[in-house]
Amino acid sequence: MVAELAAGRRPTIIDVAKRAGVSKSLASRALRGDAGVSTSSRDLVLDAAQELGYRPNSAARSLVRGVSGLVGVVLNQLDNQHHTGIVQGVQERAKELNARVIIGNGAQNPEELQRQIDTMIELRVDGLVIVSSWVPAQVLERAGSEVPTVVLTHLADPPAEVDTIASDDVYGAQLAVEHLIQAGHQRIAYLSRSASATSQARIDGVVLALEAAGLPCTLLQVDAGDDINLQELSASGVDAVLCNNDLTAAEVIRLAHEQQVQVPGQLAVIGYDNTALARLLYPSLTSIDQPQVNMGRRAVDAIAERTAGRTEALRELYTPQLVVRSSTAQP
Amino acid sequence: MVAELAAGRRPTIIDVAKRAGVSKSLASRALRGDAGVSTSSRDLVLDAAQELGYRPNSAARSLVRGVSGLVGVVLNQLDNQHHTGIVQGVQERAKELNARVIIGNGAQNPEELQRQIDTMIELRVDGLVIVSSWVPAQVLERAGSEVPTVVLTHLADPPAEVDTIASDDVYGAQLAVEHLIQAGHQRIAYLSRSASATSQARIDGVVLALEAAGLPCTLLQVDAGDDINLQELSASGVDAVLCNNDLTAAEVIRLAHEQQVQVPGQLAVIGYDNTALARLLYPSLTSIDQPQVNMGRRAVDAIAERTAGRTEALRELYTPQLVVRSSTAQP
DNA sequence: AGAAAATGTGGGAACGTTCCACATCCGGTC
DNA sequence: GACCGGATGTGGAACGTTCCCACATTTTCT
Repeated sequence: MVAELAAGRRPTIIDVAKRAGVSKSLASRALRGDAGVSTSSRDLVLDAAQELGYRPNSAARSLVRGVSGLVGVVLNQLDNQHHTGIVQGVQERAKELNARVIIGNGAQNPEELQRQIDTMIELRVDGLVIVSSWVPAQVLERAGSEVPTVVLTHLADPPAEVDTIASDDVYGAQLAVEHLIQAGHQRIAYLSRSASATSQARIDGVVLALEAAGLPCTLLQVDAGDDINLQELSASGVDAVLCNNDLTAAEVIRLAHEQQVQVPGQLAVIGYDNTALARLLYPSLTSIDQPQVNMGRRAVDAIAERTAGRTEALRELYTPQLVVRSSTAQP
Repeated sequence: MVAELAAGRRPTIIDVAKRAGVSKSLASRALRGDAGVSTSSRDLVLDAAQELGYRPNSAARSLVRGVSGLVGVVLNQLDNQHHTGIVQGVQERAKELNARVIIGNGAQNPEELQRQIDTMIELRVDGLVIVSSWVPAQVLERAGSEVPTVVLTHLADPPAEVDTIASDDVYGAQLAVEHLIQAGHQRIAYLSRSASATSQARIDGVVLALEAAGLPCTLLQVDAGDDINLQELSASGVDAVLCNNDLTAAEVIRLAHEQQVQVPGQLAVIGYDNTALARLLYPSLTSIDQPQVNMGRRAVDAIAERTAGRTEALRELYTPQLVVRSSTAQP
């Protein structure tokens, strides 16, 4: 008896059933709102649960049901606003389908990223959404073979086991470059702080667009800590720069102020992802928009379809759009 | 037999044990690296697990062990860089203590915030970290009475059931105002885009510091969508503005550019939280730094202490620091 | 040599829930 | 009055793991 009341013991559905004077089966049905329970018993059970502060135990439920009702999202980094839009879409759609969303943060660290994926799979999430292009193909294969998995970034060669939903990074970069060319820019640089499949696709787009226009191309890969001299860059003839994301572009804009380079007069700047940051900067940032929220929503649908039996891989590609602001002159 | 091999059936520890030719008990011990297993059996089990692609089932483990090895973090919003530092600290310390971290995103929506807290509790996390001041006291009480809970924002009147780890917002605001006064500013405004316990504490600090200096005080509460006219503000005599966070300050700096107000010459600007944004802006932003990573780490310790038996509530207050950059003139 | 201790292994209960098969009761129909 | 069917309720098995205890075998100590 004493042990029964020991501190720390959480009430179970059996405690609720006892207090309500019904069987645990009936309590279970009443708590979940199943049909086939008389209103009087239902009220009895609900009251008892309320009084005891009962909380269903997800572990037990998941164990017997075989599904957890969870969608796991693993992010490369938490404070990337691009990711935020995706998570919002995932949460919206998951809510509509009555699922819950938990997030794992890879902290820009491939090892941690894998740990997070493992955690999600061990928690038996019903679907996994991965927003990172840093996950080794082998890890994706294994994940995809164990649970419906959707990757939301550009992958050079996605494994057959996973679905992919991305926006066309090659085309997006082309859009940006064409906009710059139309505005009269001749010498366009691509600037990146890191190498990834995503960044590579954007480089491909830049090269494609510049070649089509018969213009030369400058690629700058700058290491994370290194300084950038915009005066020098500008003196070398570069009059526009496309950055791998808005964050890098923000840095360029700050440096332009510090180094007295006029944006967009002397140097036009374009970001990528069209995050909240783009509107926050001065001059505000021209950027490439991806339908992040919608991509997040579709990811949940893709999981639901897989669960319902689809076996062939989904390859969905969205068309990005140019959003012109003040960091590039109007054509 | 057919059912045994049906698609979708995940290998269990019993499958592993059978293949290794040992009992499930021994397999369990081998897989967890327990002592008391001969090296030969261990290798047999590990190989079998590898071949089958075995993954432990967290639900089953959590059910029988009574602990989940999970720390849940519930955030107000995902893309707040202040939060990011805290999560980093939580993850670091959790890893050291061999726990895993899952994140729930409240999406700035009180209802969603509560859903996330419920989800975490039902998942039977071993501890809950809440980074939001928008959670009703009653919800905090219930959460705290069910699982060790730490709140990482300023609360006007924290319930006895939860631990709190915060930085001294009153003092932080005082620091900022004193810095402005020393730099010769006379008419200082506090600008906020939203009302919260955190913001209120900062207002208290502003009022305190201005009263001590015998200076008048201007409080501006601006609704989310509303425009701000800095020319007007400046014309009215205000020569410095303290914002409720770096994001609001970023907006002020952009408006200052647009409305041709000199920062800091005509208007000094101070942010709060010292996020990555502060360094990214031009002029770079003077801000108030909180030891976010360390606060995150301490939150996990607080949970561990509670689990180990501490019953009195923890009330930890950190001293914030002023980080001077270019948006305020040097005194 | 025999007892004691250490080592390795297996069996079964338990965790909290869902779900299936089955019991009971009630009113209505032939 | 015998039978049927729907509504309401019950008991027990199952999910995959851990842990306690018992047992068998080997090693160590006196």
